[in-house]
Amino acid sequence: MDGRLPGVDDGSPEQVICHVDMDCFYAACERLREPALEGEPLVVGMGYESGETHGAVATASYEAREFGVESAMAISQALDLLPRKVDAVDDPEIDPEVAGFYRTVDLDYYESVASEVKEILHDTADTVREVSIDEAYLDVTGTVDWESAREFGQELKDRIEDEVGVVASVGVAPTMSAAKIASDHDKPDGLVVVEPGDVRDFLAALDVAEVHNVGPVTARELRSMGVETAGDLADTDPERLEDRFGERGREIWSYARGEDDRPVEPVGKPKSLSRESAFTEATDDGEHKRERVRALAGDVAERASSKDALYRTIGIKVVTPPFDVHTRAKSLPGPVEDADLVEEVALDLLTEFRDDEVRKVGVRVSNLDFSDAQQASLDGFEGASAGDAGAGRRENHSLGEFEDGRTEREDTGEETLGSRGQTSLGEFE
DNA sequence: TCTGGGGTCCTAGGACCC
DNA sequence: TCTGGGGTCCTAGGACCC
Repeated sequence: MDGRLPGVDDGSPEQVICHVDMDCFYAACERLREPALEGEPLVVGMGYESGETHGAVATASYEAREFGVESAMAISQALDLLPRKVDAVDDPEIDPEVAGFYRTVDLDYYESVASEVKEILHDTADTVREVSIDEAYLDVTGTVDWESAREFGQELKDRIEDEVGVVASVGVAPTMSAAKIASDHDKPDGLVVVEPGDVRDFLAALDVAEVHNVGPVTARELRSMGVETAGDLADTDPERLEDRFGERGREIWSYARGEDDRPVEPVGKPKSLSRESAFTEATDDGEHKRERVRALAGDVAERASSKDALYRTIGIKVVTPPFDVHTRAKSLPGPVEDADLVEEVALDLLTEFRDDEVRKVGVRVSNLDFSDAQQASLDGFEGASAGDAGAGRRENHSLGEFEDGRTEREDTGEETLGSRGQTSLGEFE
């Protein structure tokens, strides 16, 4: 009587999953506090400062996209396609009609807007997975059926727009991956409902790159196998895919067929925390590199303490031209909270790249432990300190005393039922 | 025109243990 | 002394996601 689906009693109930995705979220936030930007080509740049030309495009409004500006594009390139309107004033070469506005990413502000949206989402559904600052999944099984799905989606969209002032695209489908694709299908301001029986057909025509977990590398390889669409992928022998891509091969095959049994789960505690930063141009200046690493190490350590996270592994990332990524890491005998140690280990690991040109560096702590935040120094195992620089790979001399001294932590960091989601930043598409 | 920043998961090889 | 196998931990790199 209530439009419920077959399958409810066969042990595999259909889910009703809603994916909410803000349209050009950073740009929408900028327009919220600066309404004059409404309708104008607008580019929000990360690592960009007013008047400068470095950095990358975090979000381009649809008006800016008309000029060819895209996410992740270098700001310098975006400026070629779409000059700044302010520069048109004293540069007669620039046609003000073919110019736009540039703003710098202001994450704190965007997060304040996002939290208003998230409040609505949590008010709407019991189970919410916050994927990023501008995206979330809702499990509305049991409260929404396929007859009411469209109305539900529309009401949610209206509420977000009325109460917060930004526009969301919404997809409703029986799986996470189909819901995600649905929300994207009619952007901006989209609302797409895909009912269980229609999933396979809905997916079939899509480009294979739209399948979840198919990135540029896999897409290229799939095309070389003659697999162009999700439908092609669905019809491919899964054995072949598994040979080629390992476990992921079977996964993308399932997604392409509309099969995806992942439940909507709130995100748990983070598994690592990192900070990285690019130099304006590649440098081989040792002090310059160390200076940056020190700053990043301090930031990371501070962020870890603010989240009551202990860490057992400290690592760095070094990017050398053209774009070679190197990572180095060192694990300690036990979890610590020690900003000086983060810096010490990071600088120690950096010495390997002493003479290299470097365009970007990062610092990371992982093997996080949230079990007992209070006792946080490294008294028990001074021996683990990075003082013994390059020489010591890893000796376990302090392992024994450590095990005794610190009983508590035991679990594997599985940490069920997470507290709040960690905002992962960036809304590059 | 050289690609920004924050994450997750998987794989593969080596060390080490039993 | 030699051979074989199973398992864990660690590091590095790669692919992907937003």
